Amino acid sequence: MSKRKSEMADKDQKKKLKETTTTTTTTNTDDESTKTTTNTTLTAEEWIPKKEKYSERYYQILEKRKDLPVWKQKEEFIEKIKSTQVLILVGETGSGKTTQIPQFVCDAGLVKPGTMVGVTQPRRVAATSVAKRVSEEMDYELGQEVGYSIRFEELSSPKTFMKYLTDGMLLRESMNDPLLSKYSVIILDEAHERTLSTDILFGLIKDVIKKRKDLKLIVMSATLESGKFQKYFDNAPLIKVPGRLHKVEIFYTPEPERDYLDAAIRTVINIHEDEDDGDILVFLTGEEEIEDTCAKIQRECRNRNLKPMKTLPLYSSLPIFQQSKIFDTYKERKCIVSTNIAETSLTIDGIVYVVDPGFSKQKTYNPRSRVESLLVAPISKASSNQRAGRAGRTRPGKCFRLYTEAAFKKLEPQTHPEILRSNLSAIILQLLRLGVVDLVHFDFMDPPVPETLMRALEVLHYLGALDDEGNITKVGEIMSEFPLDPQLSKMLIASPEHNCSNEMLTIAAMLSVPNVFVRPKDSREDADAAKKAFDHFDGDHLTLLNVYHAFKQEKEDQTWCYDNFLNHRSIKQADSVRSQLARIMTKFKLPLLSGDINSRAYYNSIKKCLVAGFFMQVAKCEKKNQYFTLGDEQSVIFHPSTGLSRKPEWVIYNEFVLTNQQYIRTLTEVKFEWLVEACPDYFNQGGFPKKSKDAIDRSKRLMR
DNA sequence: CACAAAAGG
Repeated sequence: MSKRKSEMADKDQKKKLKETTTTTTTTNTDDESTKTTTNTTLTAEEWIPKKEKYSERYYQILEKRKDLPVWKQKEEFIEKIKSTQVLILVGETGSGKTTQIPQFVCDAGLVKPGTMVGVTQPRRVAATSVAKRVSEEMDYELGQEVGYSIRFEELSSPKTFMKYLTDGMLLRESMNDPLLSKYSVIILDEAHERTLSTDILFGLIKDVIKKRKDLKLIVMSATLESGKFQKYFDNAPLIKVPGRLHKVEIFYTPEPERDYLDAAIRTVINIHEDEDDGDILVFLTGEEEIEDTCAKIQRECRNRNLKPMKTLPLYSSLPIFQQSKIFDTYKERKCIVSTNIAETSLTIDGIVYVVDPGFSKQKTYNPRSRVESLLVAPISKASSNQRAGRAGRTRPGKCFRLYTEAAFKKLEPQTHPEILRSNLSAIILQLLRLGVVDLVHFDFMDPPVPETLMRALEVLHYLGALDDEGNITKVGEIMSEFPLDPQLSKMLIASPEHNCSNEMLTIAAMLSVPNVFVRPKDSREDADAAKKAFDHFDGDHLTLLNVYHAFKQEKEDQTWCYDNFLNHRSIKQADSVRSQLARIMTKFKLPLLSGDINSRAYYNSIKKCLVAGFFMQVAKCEKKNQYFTLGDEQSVIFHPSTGLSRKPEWVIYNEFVLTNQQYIRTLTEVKFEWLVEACPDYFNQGGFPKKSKDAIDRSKRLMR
């Protein structure tokens, strides 16, 4: 343990350096109404002012900007956007569309005084970093004329006329401002990624532009789906912008590979032996696979007496200081072994060779069993090309596909959009709150199967967010304000009645961040022992509460987290989420209460309150280790990560996990009486949920 | 007795 501590000191330093340079968090207030939405006293020129004198840097950057491919089409773009309400713009990587198009929109005089051009991004880092870049290009101070808005962080001012924001944030904004009246122009960037939020925005904005003829929409994406976008937006005109990538030579295997890991290692070694200098990027599916492969590549290099090579793992749960190592320069050749994170979220310059086995982990949702699961599946053509493109950012490169050309041709053209692979209960609640009653006729670009919608409505109905006619209730309206799954928001709304809102806030926050428990491969036993110290007799939800309390007691100390095998980043994130949730509670006059921790009722109230949200996720003990879930009668066992050492008759679970076995994870013991009390409508006399056929009939009624 | 990809609010 002492070795871990000393190692940490250095890492701590690095990390702190990073953090001080990147976090300038201002708290998002929920009503950001400081901005006057219409300002008729200004002219368009005054609203987007030209400076009398620009800095030298401005002119330097301007010269570089003019080299971007998109600049050749500036006039064409301005002419087209002036003559149409919707425009589709396709541009490959390196075209400059994300930074330049919003500026062209301003130059065209399309941003009315007092309004903004809003540009959505699927990721927070993109929204903030592009906003920063563009503010420099325009010679403004970030947060004044050019700003951004992401969860927990809004940087804008009354002067802001250009705002970069996450697609989820624009969706949130639309709940208070369904006509998006703050914007004259909306740009949906990276539309080909088809995130859940972007897909919903498609449908909403398609409707808004009918009501607001003064609003312009630009959909920007990579090439493949442009025809589909055009068609969806009533044959909107299209502009194509070439990208600026170096040529990437593609190689296929002549025969299918039996073991893609083995093949990947072999390919890396071959590149290292035979090819010129240049870094390698290998795409694998998950953390464990990546760590294993890194070790194997190292071993192979030593065994064969090859020149040393720096192998670097990359995945999202990797601590930031380790992630940032991929950007360092080394004497040796770099070999980065990464998940999909390097496909879209992170760009690494200097990659010359890409090794692509053709798989990734993908979420699937089965509405029949209501189970979301992660499965290793073949990637799409679009993904495959995106991966190959990673080899050509700085100079011509090579991509080794570990599958045959025939197999490539058979790949799906696109990854299924997220909306077809997700549980939609939270997003459906948002739509209902927005007044979209007729879900069946909502203009989805790719409509989810009706059963997914029915499942969502069913859950919302049992939780009391919808009445029997399918109208949103008062409770449902409040639930929709929380950035949480409906089960969690229901639990929070119920918490003042149980006198435990503070505790439930903590539990809800801890459940909505990545796992706080760390279990490194080489010290699993120590990690398990450390976790035991936090275990609560009644179950894992209460263990999470213990962890949070200890974290606060230890003054959020990083070293303490490290020594106790806790993910500091995760708990910090939970802490931010918790404050955000607390603000929403206060906004709706839900009091923040705590019971007496020494009273006997204390933990029972918390458990009763958990049931108020999770009565549909209950398992009953059948024999010894065998449990079955109420509702769909699945045979399940406790996930080994549970700290619940007893086998109580009834438990609620946070997740159903389908891997080699059917597990339930994050468990807490409850009493049967509480279940019926929480939702008499859901359980019949015998203590069983009403037959699912009834439930389906009811959902059908709700859907019409 | 074993696992979580990525991202968003």
